[in-house]
Amino acid sequence: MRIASWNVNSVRSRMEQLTAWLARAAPDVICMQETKVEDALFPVQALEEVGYKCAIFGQKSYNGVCIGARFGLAIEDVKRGLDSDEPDAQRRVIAATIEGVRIVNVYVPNGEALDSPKYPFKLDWLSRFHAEIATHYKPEQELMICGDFNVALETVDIAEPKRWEGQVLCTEAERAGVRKLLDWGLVDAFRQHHPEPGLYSWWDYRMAAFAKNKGLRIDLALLTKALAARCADVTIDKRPRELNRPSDHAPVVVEVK
DNA sequence: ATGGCTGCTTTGAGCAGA
Repeated sequence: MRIASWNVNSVRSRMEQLTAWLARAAPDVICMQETKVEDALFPVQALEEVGYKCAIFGQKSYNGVCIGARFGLAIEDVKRGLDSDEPDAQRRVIAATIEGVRIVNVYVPNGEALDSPKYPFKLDWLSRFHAEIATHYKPEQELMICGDFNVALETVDIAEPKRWEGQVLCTEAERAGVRKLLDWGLVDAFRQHHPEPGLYSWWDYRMAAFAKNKGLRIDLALLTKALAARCADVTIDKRPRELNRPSDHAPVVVEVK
C-alpha cells in the first residue's frame, strides 16, 4: 500500500496538478492538508472521477484536511478533530482506518512568530494532539501519523540552519512537542531510509527558494515500530513543486509492504 | 533583506501561510 501526504495549499486551486499527480504517483491513500474549503464545496466528484473516495473535514478559507482512498479500499472509523477541540475549533485532524492501518492526518498550526499568540496556541495544540494519541492508540498497533507538522526536528532538516535558529518551526519547544510523540512510540520514517542532508518538503515561494533548494523538512510520516517494519521506503516527490503556481509543499510518499 | 510569493476573501486590500 502506498500512502501519500501533501499540503496542497487549496485543493480547488490545485485540482489540475493534484489529479495529474495522483495519476502518475498512483497512491492508494492521499492525505491532504490546507484544503481551504468547506465540505459542501469540496471537489468530491472531481476526485471520484479520478478514482478516489474522500473523507473530508474542511472549513472556509483556512486549514482543512482530507483522507482519500482509491476505490475498493474502505475508509473506516473516520474521526474528525480532537477530543479536546472546542465546537468551532480549526479543522486540522482527520483519522481513518484503511486496510487495517490507522492513519491520522494532521495540519499542525504554523505558530507565526515567537511573540504571536499563535505560537503558544501551536504548543498547546501539540500537547493536546499528544494526549489524543496516547488516549486512543497503543504503540504496538499499526499506526501512521502523517501531515504538515510545521516543525523541523533536526539541523539536517534545514537548508539554512543559522537563519532559522530559534525561529518558529525550529524552536526547542516545538521540537519537544513532536519528540514527545516519537518517545511515545513512533519513528520518523523518512529519516530511517534517507539520513543524508539536502532533502526538504517545503520551500518558500519567495526569493527563488526552491531553485536554490533552500527548504525545510516539515512534512513528516511518523510510524509505530509495527508499521515501520512493513515500510519499504519514504520519498519526497519534488516534481510538483517545479510546476507553475505549485503548492509550496511537496508530497511525501510512504511505501508499506 | 521585515521584503520577497501565493491563495483566500461579500473584488480588492488585508490576512495568513512558513
